Amino acid sequence: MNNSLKDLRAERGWSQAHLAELLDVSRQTVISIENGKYDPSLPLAFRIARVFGQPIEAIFQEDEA
Amino acid sequence: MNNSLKDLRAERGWSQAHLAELLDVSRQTVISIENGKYDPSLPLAFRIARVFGQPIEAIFQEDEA
DNA sequence: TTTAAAGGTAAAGCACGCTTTACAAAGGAG
DNA sequence: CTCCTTTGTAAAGCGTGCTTTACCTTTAAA
Repeated sequence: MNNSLKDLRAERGWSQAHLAELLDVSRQTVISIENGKYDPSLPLAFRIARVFGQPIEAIFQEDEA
Repeated sequence: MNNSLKDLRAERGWSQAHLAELLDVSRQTVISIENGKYDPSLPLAFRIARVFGQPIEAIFQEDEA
């Protein structure tokens, strides 16, 4: 799974720490998701979508075959 | 997280075993998600959405406050 | 030059997502 | 009644999602 978290966050001028607060997760979690270490849980994906005002499918993309 | 998996599956007349095959997961996984034992991973949520031809947000709903 | 903010890595620990195997109960078909 | 399908539970095992703490590097401001 790819995601555009880093871009969306940059567009808004938010730090990783600030985004982590908005999402109610640790800064480590934001770093790990942005850098593709793992995918968020579904509930967290919903919070991310809400924070950025976009559908989940607009932020996360399945790896192409 | 609530989901309408059971209804969507019933509408199509599929067994849990058949849906599990379509999603490439075990039958146990389908049962557990339908019965709310846990939420699917994000990649699996994408496959579920694709199988039913609906956006993730149409199938899964965050618990209301 | 010192300080602070921002991004990153590492490692240990816990809970959850998913697997496999096995067993059980209910309903319909023969 | 017997057989098969469907749904469900239980339990053990593995990898991942997320946490906390600690430390490092780069950049910019005082």
